[in-house]
Amino acid sequence: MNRKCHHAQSKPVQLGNLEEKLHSRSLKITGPRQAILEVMRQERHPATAKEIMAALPKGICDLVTVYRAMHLLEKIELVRRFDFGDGTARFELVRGNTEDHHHHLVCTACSLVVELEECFPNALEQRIAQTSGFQRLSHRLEFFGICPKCQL
Amino acid sequence: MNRKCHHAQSKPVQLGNLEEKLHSRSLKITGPRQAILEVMRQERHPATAKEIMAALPKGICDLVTVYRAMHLLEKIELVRRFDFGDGTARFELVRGNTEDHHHHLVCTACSLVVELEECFPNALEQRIAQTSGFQRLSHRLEFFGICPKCQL
DNA sequence: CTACATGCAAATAGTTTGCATCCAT
DNA sequence: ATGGATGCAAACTATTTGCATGTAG
Repeated sequence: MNRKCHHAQSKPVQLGNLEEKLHSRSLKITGPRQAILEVMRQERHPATAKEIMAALPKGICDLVTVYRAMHLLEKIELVRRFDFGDGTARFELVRGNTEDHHHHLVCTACSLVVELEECFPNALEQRIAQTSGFQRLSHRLEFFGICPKCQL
Repeated sequence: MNRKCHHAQSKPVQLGNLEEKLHSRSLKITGPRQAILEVMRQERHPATAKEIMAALPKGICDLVTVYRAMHLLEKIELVRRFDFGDGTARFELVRGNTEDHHHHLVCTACSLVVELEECFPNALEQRIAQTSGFQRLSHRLEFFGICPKCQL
């Protein structure tokens, strides 16, 4: 039950996607939610709740609403949560198939983030599943290093 | 500059190791520090500061002291910090070579933790380094799934 | 003695929750 | 109308910090 690491990240996310998913759960399409999704569509890298808040047209909603929207969007799989190990959650819009996922390479000096195509080998993950007897394996994987600019 | 994934986890950590490392930095061998290290030696899995605190002889020290000890032990590489994505740091005694490291498989239902031998392939990590131009690559990798008992 | 270690209280930071009010459907 | 959505304040959790006091070397 592993996700495959194809990388179809060129597909834009349609607003219709949101409406569809919300409707089917009788949830509402509100101003804040649309604005938040719009901001995330423009973010190039996983953003913290505060960053999203800051990128929003000022006063459009509360930080709490951003957090609540993240939970909601995460649940309907329009957003994915990342953890770069600094105690702050980062959120990124899911582009393309829900099944796809990718990892990041973060500069420990300047926080530059690069999206990676590489993923943990499926064969190896399956071996772990078999050896351990665990099911529905998934993994959390991020890389850290020093980017070219910070090496100077 | 990647760590190798050998797994020499049978070697016990000598107290001498601690004394040595503390001495060389003119740091002190105190009761709390010895007790904390003793508790960690007995923990089989990464433990949170609170768990370590709870396992300590009662009243031997403050939670703050546990946190400070973790920072210290982490710095002298006697302890390694792990992040299972739940917003709480976990600490584990480094057994064997400082260069070694390992990853975990965590049950999302009962939190059972299994230590893994598998690691992200070195060749692949090197390729990431070359492609990105980043240096001193390292990775954070943990697996999640449902353990045999929780599958019933 | 003296620098490092600790306890206690308080500050931070991120995130969540309670509740009254508001609004999309 | 009415159940979900939001704002505001407050609660929570994990972790860190300031400062006076304690103690290992």
